[in-house]
Amino acid sequence: MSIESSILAILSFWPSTGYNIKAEFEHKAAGLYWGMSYGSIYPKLKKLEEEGLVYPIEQEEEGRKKKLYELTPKGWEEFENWLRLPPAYPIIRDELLMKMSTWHEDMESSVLISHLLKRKETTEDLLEFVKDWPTNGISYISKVGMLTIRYAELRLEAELKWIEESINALENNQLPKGQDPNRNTEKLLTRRREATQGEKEK
Amino acid sequence: MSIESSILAILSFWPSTGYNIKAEFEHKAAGLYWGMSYGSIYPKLKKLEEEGLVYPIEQEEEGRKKKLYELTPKGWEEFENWLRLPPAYPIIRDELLMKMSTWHEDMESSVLISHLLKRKETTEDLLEFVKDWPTNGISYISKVGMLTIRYAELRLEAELKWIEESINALENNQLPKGQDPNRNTEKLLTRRREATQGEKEK
DNA sequence: TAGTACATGTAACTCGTTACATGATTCT
DNA sequence: AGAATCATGTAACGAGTTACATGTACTA
Repeated sequence: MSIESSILAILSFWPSTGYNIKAEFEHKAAGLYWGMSYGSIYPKLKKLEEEGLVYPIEQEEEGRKKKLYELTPKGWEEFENWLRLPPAYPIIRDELLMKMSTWHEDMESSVLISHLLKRKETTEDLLEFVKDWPTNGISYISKVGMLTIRYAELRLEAELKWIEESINALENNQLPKGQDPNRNTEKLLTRRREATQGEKEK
Repeated sequence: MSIESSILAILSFWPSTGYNIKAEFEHKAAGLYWGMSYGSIYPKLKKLEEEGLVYPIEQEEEGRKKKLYELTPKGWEEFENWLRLPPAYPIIRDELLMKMSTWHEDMESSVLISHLLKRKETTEDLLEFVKDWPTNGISYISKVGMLTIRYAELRLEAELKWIEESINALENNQLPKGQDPNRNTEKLLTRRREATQGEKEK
């Protein structure tokens, strides 16, 4: 129960349409929420309705046809039970870190630096957005919600600091010492060179 | 191509068995890599072998039957192409943040504090592990790889700082001001109370 | 000798995405 | 008039997990 909970959580703010829910997720993608496609939202709303957790609010010919969903009493209960459940430890999938941790010395570090610069840009944009958000005059953010924005700020600032540190180290060849008790760097480069060498001879 | 790349990346360190690859992922779960089950690893290794990216090293009756996989020249190429590809922006799924940002005033803050305390413990453990890792005398960490460990340290430290800040604010009722241009907090609590009230009368 | 760690593999299933199909309304 | 945005939905597909099935080797 993960997409379901997210939908209930969004609906706790105010009644919303499926389209609306997607937009909300896009908007708060600053690391707080996670994405969702119509392909999951609409079937899930149907399922939640069948289970009696949400219901569509009657639209009295308000122009455009749309279904505003609202939480039922059971829906509120389910939502709050979920709030009380201890959250799982976050799942982070960071391809940049994966690439960096397997980077080897026969790869040009300039490529890695360009990856870092690209990341820096996105992170800066996100940070700017996150800083403006609580004072943009339109978004609803609760007092406790403000704490999560503070988290995003701290994380993004730490990230920018690290990116600058890293680019610097790479550019000036001042990388920290690694740990290589079995001379693995050497072995790795040999394995690689033998493999690619053999290939070129063909 | 995500699990495939991860497997190739692991194999770039040294030839490994499927079992081994899983262990490696478990070990480096400090936010650098992501989990993987046998159910994906073995079929994927087979597929990579069919595609000529990896090959099993012949075992000359070394006791226990096992298949050590090594990268082929094509496998190295594929791995390095992947390294050069700009990484996607990280995906973060943090249930704690989701819960906090939808927390409302009729929920006991003590429950939220207990969530934060639980998170603090896990984060502290992880930080300790990450700090020891580069000097444990056994793990292989390249120079560039060290930068990723530095990242993990910075992130985890920022997180701990934030957790303490947040618990403090919650305990002493010193939460920051939110932003509520449409009196949504009020509306939310009314919607909720009406829903749950109606329920109790039945 | 019992339990744990090492080791490989498959089948069924769940979850979610992509791509498609459709149409109304609003803005330029 | 045409583009963008609002709006709902489905079918096929893909990625990865869970649970199961099986067996060896080391260690307390």
